[in-house]
This record gives sequence, C-alpha cells and structure tokens, in this order.
Amino acid sequence: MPTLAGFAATAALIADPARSAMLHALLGGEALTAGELARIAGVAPPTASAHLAQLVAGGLVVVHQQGRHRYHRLASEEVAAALESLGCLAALSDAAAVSRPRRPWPHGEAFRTARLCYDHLAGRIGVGLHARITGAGWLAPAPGGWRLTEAGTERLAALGLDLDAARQARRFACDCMDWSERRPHLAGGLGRELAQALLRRGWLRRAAPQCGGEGDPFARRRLTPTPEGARALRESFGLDLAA
Amino acid sequence: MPTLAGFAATAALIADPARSAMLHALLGGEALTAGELARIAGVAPPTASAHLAQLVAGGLVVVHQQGRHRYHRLASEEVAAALESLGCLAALSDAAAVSRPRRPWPHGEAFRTARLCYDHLAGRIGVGLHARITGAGWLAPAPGGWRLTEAGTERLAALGLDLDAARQARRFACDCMDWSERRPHLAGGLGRELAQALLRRGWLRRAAPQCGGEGDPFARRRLTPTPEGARALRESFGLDLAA
DNA sequence: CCATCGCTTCGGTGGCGCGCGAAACAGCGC
DNA sequence: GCGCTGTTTCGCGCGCCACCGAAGCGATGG
Repeated sequence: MPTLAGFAATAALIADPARSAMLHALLGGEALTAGELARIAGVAPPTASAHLAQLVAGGLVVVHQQGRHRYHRLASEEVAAALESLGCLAALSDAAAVSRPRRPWPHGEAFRTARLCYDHLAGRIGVGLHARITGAGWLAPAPGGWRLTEAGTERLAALGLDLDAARQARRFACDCMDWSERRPHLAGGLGRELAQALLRRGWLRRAAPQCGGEGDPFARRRLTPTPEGARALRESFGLDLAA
Repeated sequence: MPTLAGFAATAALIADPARSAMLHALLGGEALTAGELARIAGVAPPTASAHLAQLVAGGLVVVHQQGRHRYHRLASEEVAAALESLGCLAALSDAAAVSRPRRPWPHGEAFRTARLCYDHLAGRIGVGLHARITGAGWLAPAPGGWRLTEAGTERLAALGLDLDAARQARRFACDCMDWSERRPHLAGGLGRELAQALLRRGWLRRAAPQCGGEGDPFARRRLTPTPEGARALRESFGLDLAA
C-alpha cells in the first residue's frame, strides 16, 4: 500500500550509510557484484548481502545472476532521479548549516564538472547541454517530458546519437534535477544516448579510479572532458568549462 | 560537507515514521504548531519537539515563533520536490512488491485527483494543467524551467493569476515530479499563483478534514473540485476528471 | 501575582537493526 | 573428485535512537 509507511520505509533504505554508499556507487550506471559493493561500502560480505537483499525487496535495485556472481543495478531511472533530488536537498541543507552557500566541495570540482547520473550526464556539462538543447529549440515540451523537433532530429543525429535506440526507452526525454547545480539535466532514452555518444566520440572519458580507489563510490561516476571534447563543447554549444 | 554523510543523514531524517508524518502534513503548505504536529504524528509533545529540532537542524523545516506558539513550515520548494520524488519512488516499489501496478489506493481516489504539494497543485489536475499549459504554448522552455509566452501571459492573467507576484519567487516556473501520477506538475512562483487563483475562483476547495480528523496528515493536503470548477476545467482545459 | 498553557530539557527505558564470525551453499577450474 | 571463490544463512552482541514522565521555562490572561 503506497502510504505513509512506504514513504518512510523507502527513505529508511537510503538512510543507512552502507546502503547509501552502495546506491551512490550504482549511480555510475554499471552493474556491480555483491563483493565489489561490500568493499565500496566498507562492510563485510554478509553485511552487504543483507543490505542488498533489502534494497532488492524495496524495489530500488534489481539483481541479475551470472555464474557465481550476482550483478546489481539500480532498478529504474526514477530511483536515480529520487537519489539526485535527495542529494540536492542534502547539499542545500549542508550549505545552510555552514551559512555559506556554495562553499568549495572537498570531493573535488571535477565531480561538479561532469559525472554520470545512472546512465545520463550530470554536472555542469549536463545542465549546460540541457539548457542549450532546449533553448535552441531542438526539443519542445511534450506531455511528461520533451519531444524532438526537426532541427533537433537533424543536429543530434549529426552528433552521432542513436535516436531510434532512444525511442525504445520507456521515457524518451525528461528532466532530472541536478544534485550539484540544482538545475535540471536531460534524462530518459535521449539522455542515455547523449552520454553514450559523447563517450564514443571521446569528448568525455570515465575518470581513472585513482583517487580513493575502489572504495570510493564517487570515482565510479566521475567523468572528465578530454582536451578535444572541451574544445568541441565550447565551439558547438558555447559551453565554457572554466566558468 | 555535502558528501555521502549528508546524503544519508537527510534520508534518515525522512525515514522515521513520526517525522515522515510531520513532513507529509507540512506538504499541505500551512505552518503548523509543535502541538498540532505532535497529535498528527501520534507522539507525545516531548518526542515531537525532539523530532522538530532535528528537522530544523537538518534544514528541512523552518520555525517561526509567535507568542507561545512555534509555527513550523517546510524550508523550501526543494524539500517539497524531494519529498514528492521520494513518494513517487515509494509508490513504484510498492506497486512492484504487489506485482500489480496501479492498484486502487486505500486512501481514496480523491487524493489522486487534486492535492497541494507545498504551495502548488498536484494530482491529476496538477499534471493535467501542466500538460495543457505547456502543450498549448503558454510556456516555453527556459534555462532552469519555463518562461511565459505572450499567449500564456494573456490567458493566465485572464484566469486571475497574479503574474507579478509569481515573478517575485526565487524560481518562476519549474517542474516537480508528481508522486501519484509520475508525471511532472507545475511548481515555482507560477505554480503557487495558479493554485491560489483556482482556490480564489472557487474551482477548487480545501477538503473538509472529516476523514481521519486532525490526526490524518493526508487531510491537510486534499483538494476537491467544486461542480463549477469541474465544469470550468473541462471547458477551458479539456480536463475530464472522470477519466 | 498566580494559574494556565505551550513547549522544551532531562533521565531512564526499551527495542530495532547494524555489525561480525562461523558455517553452509553454489559455480567454477583443475 | 577436490579445492577455491563468491555469496548467503544463522546466531548473537552491542550501540543508537525513539519514546515517555516529570520537571523547568517563557508567555498569556485574569
């Protein structure tokens, strides 16, 4: 019964530090095994197993057995969206607590520049692209999200996006509130294909997991623009990453 | 420091049933006293006081002392948006758990028809108006949300919205994911003025708190369309509430 | 000035749930 | 077959947190 109980129960799933770290790592979009998640969360395998069972029962995570490994993924885009909006809220209240808005973030500005939110782009580049793409009339509002215009079809196909694959998704294009920028970025099938295209083109690259190593849930989500990508983003979209 | 800790800490604030009930009641948009919230949550005054102190410290709630009463409100629109998206997620996982999507909701279809989400409209009427208003070209996408078009300025002013007041808000118009409908409704200053206008016109009315009484956090949010309002919504927006 | 009311602080109690180690189980390779 | 690895189940300890009653504090009203 979707009532107050379910409301609080779902929040309780996210509230535990170990589960929170797991969910955060899964926001990178990859499917991770129970053992990897245990190391990331810093708990023993039995503990991680119990946590994962709860996340699966709660519908936040789906599991896919392959041999003796069990791969865990976020259950849906809605989960990613809720986690981001919750993080946005946490960022707000943290800023209020120190009464100094937008103080530099210990985890590195790089994370704010570009990262994966489940399967689509987030961070400055994510919200910047969202603003340019919608502002340029490539997308038009549609019930429940966005639809492609003629101009958008042409330009995005030229960028190398697989628009047919995007249309296969349950939701074609919609907004997802960005945690660090507090403005929307593009989610849905189109958001996924946009991220894929930029990675394929070599404009963005998954960051090397050097800082913090495997135990760092942030590392799995961080993206860095290549020099070539930074130039292309500036020329094609007017995005100045230094700003 | 907005990091994993803040992430989980904010979720933990929402996770407790008593705090969850309080937050839910505050989604009605009214400022409530500590005593009222204690009764709503079904706990003793000292317990409620401790909970409220945590919510205030966490930045989810702001308090305003007036005489011997302490009035509590949600801290911001972002809090409301995060609560709705979390509720959306809970509704999804509940539906998955019973493996029967969209089963009738024990708390009454009325809550799905129309309710307040903080200060703006939610439910079928909320998402319906969002779709019609954006689909009709009254709003156009803008960085971070929506801007008024000429047509929209004319038509919404004719509806009795105070557009100047809407522009005073920190955010003029943006989307907020609807818990029950899982599609966006209109938030921001314009969303608030839209709700105010429909209430002023008598198209919607705050539901009488009969069912459940004061202890029912849902009662404070429920709205019902008047017969006149249902007719007007059908004629002006093509919204058929029976569907 | 005292009674009342709303709210908070303080101390003590209880229970939920996170944590681990040990052991059982399943897949895989030799 | 046997050992190795990844994962789950079981049992138990411990810590945190929600909860209440009683008392303290500030504001209101007669």
